Amino acid sequence: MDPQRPPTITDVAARAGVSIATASKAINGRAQVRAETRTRVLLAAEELGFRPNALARSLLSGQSRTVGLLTSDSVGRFGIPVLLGAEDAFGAGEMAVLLCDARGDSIREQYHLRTLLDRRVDGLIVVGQSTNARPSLSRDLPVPVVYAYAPSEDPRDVSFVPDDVGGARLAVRHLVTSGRRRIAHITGPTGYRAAVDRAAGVGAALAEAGLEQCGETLFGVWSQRWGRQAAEIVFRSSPEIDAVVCGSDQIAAGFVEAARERGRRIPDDVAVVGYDNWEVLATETRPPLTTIDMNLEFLGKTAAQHLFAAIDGKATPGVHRMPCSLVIRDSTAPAAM
Amino acid sequence: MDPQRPPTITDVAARAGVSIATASKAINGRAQVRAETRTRVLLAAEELGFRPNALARSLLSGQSRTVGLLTSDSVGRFGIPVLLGAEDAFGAGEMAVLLCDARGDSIREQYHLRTLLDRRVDGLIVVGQSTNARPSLSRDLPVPVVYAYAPSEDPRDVSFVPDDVGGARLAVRHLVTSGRRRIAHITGPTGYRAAVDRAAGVGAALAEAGLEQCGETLFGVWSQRWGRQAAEIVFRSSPEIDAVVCGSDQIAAGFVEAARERGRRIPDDVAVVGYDNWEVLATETRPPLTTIDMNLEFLGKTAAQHLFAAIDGKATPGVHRMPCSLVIRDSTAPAAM
DNA sequence: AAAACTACCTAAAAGGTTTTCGGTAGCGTA
DNA sequence: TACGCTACCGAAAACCTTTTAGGTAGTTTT
Repeated sequence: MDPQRPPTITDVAARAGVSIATASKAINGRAQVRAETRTRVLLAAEELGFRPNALARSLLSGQSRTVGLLTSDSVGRFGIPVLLGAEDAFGAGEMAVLLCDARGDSIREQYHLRTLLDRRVDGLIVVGQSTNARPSLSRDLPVPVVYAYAPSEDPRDVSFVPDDVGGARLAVRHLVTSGRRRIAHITGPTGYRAAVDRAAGVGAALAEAGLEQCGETLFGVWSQRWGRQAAEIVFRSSPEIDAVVCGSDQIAAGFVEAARERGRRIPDDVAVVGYDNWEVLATETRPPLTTIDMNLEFLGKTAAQHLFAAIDGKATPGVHRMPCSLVIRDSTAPAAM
Repeated sequence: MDPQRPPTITDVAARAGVSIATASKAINGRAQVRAETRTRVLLAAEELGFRPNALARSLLSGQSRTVGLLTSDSVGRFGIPVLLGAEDAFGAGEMAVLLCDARGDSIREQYHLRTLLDRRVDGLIVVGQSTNARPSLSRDLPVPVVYAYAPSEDPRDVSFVPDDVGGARLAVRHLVTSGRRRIAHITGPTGYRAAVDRAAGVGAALAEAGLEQCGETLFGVWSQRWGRQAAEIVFRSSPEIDAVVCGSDQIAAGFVEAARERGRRIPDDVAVVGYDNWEVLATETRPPLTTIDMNLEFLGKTAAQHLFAAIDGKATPGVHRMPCSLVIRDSTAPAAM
């Protein structure tokens, strides 16, 4: 018995003086083993520090207890929490996570997909980096696939995305409840589904409240700089505004900064709601930002749990929109009545 | 032949009318196969969409072509780039990465370590979330381990950390070269090795330049708020300063903001250097921050490549300090002469 | 014509585990 | 005593691949 080589069940069986089959049954809690024999085997296993070879086990069972986590785009700010949530859910279920980053290259994605299948993963979770729909991984894969954050273009696939329409609605309702009436909206590029959805949510919630939006939605980029520029535009064209919904915390941070410099008090004169709950920005602006949290970690966790279900044959196709939540900070204290 | 079940080499051999052994050799480019036979096998494999089962292969070879990536602390801002760099290096080498997040719990870390070993990973990379040394994973593991970002307490282990002393030195040298002479230093908590190292680097570089540090190093926390507070302290106690090295971009952002509000022009009156090159902060402050980049992605990649070497038996124990680099932006334009 | 070679191919073992099925021993019953 | 029953244990197959050692046919050498 080479001390280097990890002990196998054969070693355990030999030490306990039983056959391999009996050792296996004893270790795995199967019946048909006398109590005395079982303890003898367990003792031998303990002494040898035996741990079953997961490879051999997987080969036999056909189940690798592993899932592939394929990040289609270089995993960025939004991908991380999703990934963590998924890892969390899998870790609890004794699954391991095989991580692959395709870096936005679909060739590389196909390559990784192959190697993951070669390793006989039990399922796949694909996390994108924007909420724009992405091409479906070729259908008729031998394992279930769940898309997180970026949905699949194919509605027969299973996707989990944040409910950005609902999130923006939350922001507007909060402002309306706080007594705001003249609300503007500044957001990112029209090329982003997130920007479009949030704008739609703002519009819908305003309509529900019987209010007109203050000016057209200002589409720009996802930067603090744009937030500042947009603030200038808004204050010039709609000086009467008393609140603004921003499509991201970065934009909100820029807006707040510009507003301060123009002497507009926040929240007294203008209330501001951000989006993303990106702590470093949202808590460090002055005042700290009320914002929308997409609960990405929960989204990832849910997607992972759904993948479990799918592996067990219980899939629910379609795009599942996960609720966002409102995080209230100082930037939206109620308007003085 | 069940159409569901993926084809095995047996299926390929049968279709090509050869033995399993021959099929294997043909597919793997071994000699001892007639050209005509080889193409026949390859064709059969192609038609069947055969892909070798990585599990069976690993079981036989004892090499799983997989490494475990163990994030001791919930993988945060600094862990991510390291992780990406590592994933990049491994992906290129046809290795797969098994991701485990211990969430700062050493019990969970041990648990994950076990399951990774059960899966017969070829090596382990442990990435921490601060540069403070962490306990070594019990020695005499059957596979090599490399620590990234957070070094192991045991000097016989292999660790890769950013050279924070050198990084801070870079910052000071740049300021001195730009004509600054009265330099202060603001940083994070003394409990962080990073803060202490950077302070040491600042001190050393000042000494080398024959300068006195302007006031004692101000240790605080890693926040923007502290940057603002520290600015007040510095301007009160050392109003003559013409430059400040900040221990993080967050602190620098706070400092810049407070300085602006006090009417101190940056860089004209005071030059500011941050640390981390955290893009969202460094490029969005006004002016954008000169800062130190720890090249974490490169660090991760290097650690991974070293792990390769270690797997091949070529390890170089000790703590490897990876050089940082200076990223020059507007916050340190040369002082007017 | 027999021996030695070469080129190509295959049977079988190995890797570690789980499961199925058959076997043995002891006991109670007729 | 002979039979059936229960409780326990073990041999062998299965998972899929690679490698080793050996075998066959055809060709060259002596």
